[in-house]
Amino acid sequence: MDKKDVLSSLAALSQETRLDIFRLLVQAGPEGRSAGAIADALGVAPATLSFHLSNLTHAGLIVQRRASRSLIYTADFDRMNALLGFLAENCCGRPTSVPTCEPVCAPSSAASCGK
Amino acid sequence: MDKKDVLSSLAALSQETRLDIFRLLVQAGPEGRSAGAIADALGVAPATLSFHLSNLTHAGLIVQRRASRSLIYTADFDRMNALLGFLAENCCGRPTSVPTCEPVCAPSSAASCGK
DNA sequence: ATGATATTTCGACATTACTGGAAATAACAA
DNA sequence: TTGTTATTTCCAGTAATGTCGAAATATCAT
Repeated sequence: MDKKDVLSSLAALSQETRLDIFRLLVQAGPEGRSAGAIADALGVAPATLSFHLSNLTHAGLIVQRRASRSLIYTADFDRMNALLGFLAENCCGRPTSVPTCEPVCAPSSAASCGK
Repeated sequence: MDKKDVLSSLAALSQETRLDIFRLLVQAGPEGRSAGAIADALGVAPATLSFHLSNLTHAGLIVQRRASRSLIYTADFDRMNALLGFLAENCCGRPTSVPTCEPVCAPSSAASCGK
């Protein structure tokens, strides 16, 4: 993950509506949510939502798949892990990688490692 | 750390010059760097640098102290840890806090915990 | 084909952010 | 004091971002 990716990911998450969208999709897990469901949940105009979904997609933080008429969006946990990794390593004075118990981000039941 | 703080921290770090400044200050550790030193290191016009330093300060990510004629800026590691904590908990599907070995962010020699 | 539903793209506007020169402020030295 | 250095504030211009109505696209059902 290079600096450009980091910047676009941070920019994506630094906008309130997009942060809300992303958190909603994290909660939703691998199942995801349709654009319409997101719009309903957050009370955003369709065109505005689409603008933000596009931004998050280009930032690599979410992924789109089609299910009949609906477009379903899901959070990309790998990407979020990569972002957290970058921040921990490059913005925290850690010489190498952080001794976490494997990925910080996971859809739901992340085994609580070691201790 | 509430959502507003998170948003302003993310916004601060999502700008290239500011990310560079912050990384420089993380490297510099508790000693910090003067505004002039930062300007020299990054090749930014004084007024522009001041604008970004102000932004980072308001976001709570850096802290200012005066040393004679110079203003010395240092990274606020606690704040960065809080940000990472929020992202891990709220944007990663973790139910509670992440089982890291205590703070992710530390100035320099962070003991490599447990294993 | 026609119509209904789901979502995006287009276009225009309003707002906010970034940049840097010039003037102002702060601290020190002679 | 007067001058010098370090930094900020002010200002104006330019660029980027966010918003949303209206039109376009895609999918499915009849």
